[in-house]
Amino acid sequence: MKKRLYPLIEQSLVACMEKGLLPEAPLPPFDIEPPREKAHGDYATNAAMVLASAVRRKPRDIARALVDHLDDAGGWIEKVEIAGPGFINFFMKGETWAALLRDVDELRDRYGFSDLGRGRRVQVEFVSANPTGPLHIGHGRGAVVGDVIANLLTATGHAVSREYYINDAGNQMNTLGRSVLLRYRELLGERIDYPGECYQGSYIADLAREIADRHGSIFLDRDESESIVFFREYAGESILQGIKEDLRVFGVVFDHYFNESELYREDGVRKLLEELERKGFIYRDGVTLWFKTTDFGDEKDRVVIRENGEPTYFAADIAYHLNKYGRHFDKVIDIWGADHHGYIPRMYAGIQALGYPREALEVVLVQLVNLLREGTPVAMSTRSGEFVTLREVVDEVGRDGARYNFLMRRSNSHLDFDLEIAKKQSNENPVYYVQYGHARICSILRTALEKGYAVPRFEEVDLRRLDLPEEAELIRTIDRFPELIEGSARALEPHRIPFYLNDLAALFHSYYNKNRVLSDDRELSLARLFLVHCIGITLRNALGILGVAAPERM
RNA sequence: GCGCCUGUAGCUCAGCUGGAUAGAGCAACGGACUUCUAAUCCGUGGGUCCUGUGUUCGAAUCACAGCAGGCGUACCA
Repeated sequence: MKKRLYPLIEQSLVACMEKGLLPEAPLPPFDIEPPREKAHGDYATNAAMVLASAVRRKPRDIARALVDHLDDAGGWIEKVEIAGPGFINFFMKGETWAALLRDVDELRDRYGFSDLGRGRRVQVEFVSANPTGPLHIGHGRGAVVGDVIANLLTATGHAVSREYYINDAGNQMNTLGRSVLLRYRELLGERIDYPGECYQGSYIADLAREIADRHGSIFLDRDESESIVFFREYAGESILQGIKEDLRVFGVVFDHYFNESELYREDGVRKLLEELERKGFIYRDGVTLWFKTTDFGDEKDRVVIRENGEPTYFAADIAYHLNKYGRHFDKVIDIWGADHHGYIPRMYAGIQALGYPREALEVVLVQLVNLLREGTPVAMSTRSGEFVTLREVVDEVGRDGARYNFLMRRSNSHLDFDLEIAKKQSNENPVYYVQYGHARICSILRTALEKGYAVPRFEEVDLRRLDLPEEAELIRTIDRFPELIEGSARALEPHRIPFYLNDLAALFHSYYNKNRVLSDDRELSLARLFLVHCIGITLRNALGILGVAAPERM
């Protein structure tokens, strides 16, 4: 509806200027929003107020002129008012609202989707946890935020690729190999003083047992550095499989897994450094190579080749991003834990030094999850082996509940996840409220069929029968859905959808309790059935983007 | 010290890129199932939007300063 009103105001302004009522001036951006107060109409615009300073007139005078020259050719508007400091309030005719439902029914599964992205290639990289242990609950939040951002971009017409980056070339994997090897030797009778810097979780011993079962004691008398390679590979591969399985259960599937070692195999890091040097962003200090990230606003320069001749993680990460752009992504989105935020300026320096615009990269920070058990914090770290796994949480509270819980808060704010409460409240989890609404609608549609009412075609509905205020409110809310998806995708803010869903479900539940859809009045029944059918489509599409089920029965 | 994030109802959080009298869920209390699903609905209370100054027609929203909490400040990843 907003999209219909914008041109009306623009045309009116042109008319005013032509008549000389207002001086020529470009129209600044203005809003058309549903006001909080119903008495202020269905929509209100601040157009006159934002114009005031440009044309040097009083806002109310401008509003008067704009209203006088409004050409409502479509006959949508009941009346227009000027209010307060210069708001223009629109009151729409009842049928105008109902007519909006045509789109919903026609587009069905595609309602709310758009071609905003026009095939632009976007990569979303997320989770990217090293396979040194199972995913914990903190990874879960990043996983679901990344997944839904990818869904949002897909829904708005982008070509999206989901990627998981594995730092398989660093020390962590060696530590993993060593950890399993030590547990293996311990298992086979050696007396081991297990070091604190090794991974402590019980899964390490499980892997050691597997290897012992399969290969016996053959590694006991081999050279340790050789054995570690095998243990590292074995454990890494096995843990990665577990991670993939956990993600699958959580509803997250990646298009591509990228190994850091691939960069070295293709000499990517060396080539990158050469290019940076050629462009003059590198200086030497003995063996050490520094990258002048301060040229791009970083607070200090960063080392890319260490004193020992090894490239830093940062060097590999720039090479990785160069590799991404080499794969022709127009835009790359990284989902990072908020503890990496200090890393952002240097990453931007990296891509800008390579000639890519700042907008080619967007970093979404996901605040870490504070895990609580009955109100008291649970310390978590992969190394100490003390953590609650994502899998445990998903098994406990269910995939839909877990996903919805993570999505309900802005990713930039801290999230307290209390296990006991999550379990206890699993039955009054907000996700059920929305799902129940959908199931109820399906139930109405089933009953309708039994009574001989099929969902009518748009042309068969007498829209004037949808004359209740709560029906207008429902339609207004349904109509808002496409804008919601666009805004949510643009801002990369999945949390807006659960809030919207809650609003829509609440309106529906209330409507349901107050009014009967199916009655002896055939015309009325068909009109309401059509409305309910449209609510169902909207709920289903929104839940679909969240990766949450829309059950037909509960 | 410096940088980033956060500060809104008792609790958990929204507030759509500056709009009119600041919202939701939970928790508390009182009501509604002979009906298309009561996992629902209806009603009642609750606020120094951390503080201060500024920007303008207008500030929870923007700028600056301060206070409080979290995180970061590696030739770790």
